[in-house]
Amino acid sequence: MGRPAGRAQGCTVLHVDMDAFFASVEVRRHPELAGTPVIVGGAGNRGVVTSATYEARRYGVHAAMPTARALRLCPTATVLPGDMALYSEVSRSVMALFRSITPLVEPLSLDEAFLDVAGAGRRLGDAAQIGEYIRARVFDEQGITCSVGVAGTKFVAKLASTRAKPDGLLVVRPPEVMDFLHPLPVGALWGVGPKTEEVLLRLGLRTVGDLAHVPAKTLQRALGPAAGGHLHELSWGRDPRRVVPDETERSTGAEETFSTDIDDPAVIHRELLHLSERTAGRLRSTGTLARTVSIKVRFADFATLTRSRTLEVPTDVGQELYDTARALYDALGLDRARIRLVGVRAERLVDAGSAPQQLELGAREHGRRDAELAADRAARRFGAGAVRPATLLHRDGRPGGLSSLGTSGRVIGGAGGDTARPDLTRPGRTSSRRSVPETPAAEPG
DNA sequence: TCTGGGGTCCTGTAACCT
DNA sequence: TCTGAGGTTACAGGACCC
Repeated sequence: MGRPAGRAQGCTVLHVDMDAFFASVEVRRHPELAGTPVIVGGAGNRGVVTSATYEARRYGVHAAMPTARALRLCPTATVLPGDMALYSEVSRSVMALFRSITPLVEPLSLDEAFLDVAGAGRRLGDAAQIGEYIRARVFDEQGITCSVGVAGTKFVAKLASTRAKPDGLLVVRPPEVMDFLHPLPVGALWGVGPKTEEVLLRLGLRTVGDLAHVPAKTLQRALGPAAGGHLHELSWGRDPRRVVPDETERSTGAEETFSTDIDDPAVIHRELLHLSERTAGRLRSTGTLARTVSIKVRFADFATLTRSRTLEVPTDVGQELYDTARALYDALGLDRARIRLVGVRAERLVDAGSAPQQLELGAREHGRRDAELAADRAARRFGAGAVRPATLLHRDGRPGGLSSLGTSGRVIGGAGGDTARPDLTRPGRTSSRRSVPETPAAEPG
């Protein structure tokens, strides 16, 4: 993709996005797959594509597509289950490289970040030169390519990196913003998904330019005051958001899609316990407590509901999360409904050091928390799942009893059961989106 | 074609408080 | 004491992003 024409005047924001990140890391690990279609994602009957090499994308494969369909489109593809530990390690190295250039680094996910390089110019040149420097260093050190967008605002930089893909760099200087922006389809704007796009198309608005020439009030009536106003500002290239290096997490959680729909309450309860333990482990590893517990239930027909409850005293104890999650679930009064997915989330997180402590009433739970901390230590030493509640064991002592996505087909290193899933505490998204999923997140870049 | 898992943010509604 | 207005908070759901 194009080199910057001239200096990147008026541009201090970089958006760096790894190209097909997870798939690229896998190709680096399996050099024999270079130049072939590779898919990273769940291989079970309900698995979806997380990342695909550009060779696979040529067949129409893209992130979030069911793996089974991807294999119909591209039968020669190699499917890999994903290795979050490895991707996290590569991500940490890349983010460390960014931070050696500027302290103003705002990671959005494992594979992309905004950088404000206003203060790095004297050392490393203008923003475009810094972008090329980053691309060269990432390739030299990690053996993977990335694309860089350079602009005066975050959202234009992000659109520019998308346009630069793969393995490119694009500068959009302030005087060029309107020419760059207005021909784009409305769906290109950050925050316009399928639903919003449908509304805009109904209004006859196809391009960002169309949107810009509609009164803000009209958009606000159609989309709500916040979204309408925001999109109108973006359509004129106005985006006051700064690059913010770090922000605390707002929630964390875990969810599980069963390989087949479940109508047995005992299985659901066991899964809720498992998810509560996982979530609590993450809270403890980040030194946070949850004020609110929420559950998610998705039925066989994909209808989804959530329920939440605020606790009197914030907690990071798995048993307490479970007690609340189970109470919320039981209150639904479901009579053998067919359930596809359950999830547990910890919300309204507070710092463990500054949270109010439960005194006398908490004495018993202290014992519980101590036990879970001991389990954390055992997990660090002997691996995830080394210690777990007895209800989560098979009769023969194997971990399990939980339905998870299976694997099938052309799979290298297929991860099947529960123990194969890494329980990682990963560097998360900071700013508006932070923590990173255990299962690879869709990664269309 | 049949939809994962991790998140954030916004909106509408209801309950509660002053 | 009752009533209503207005603000705040909790909750549920939906849209969106990676």
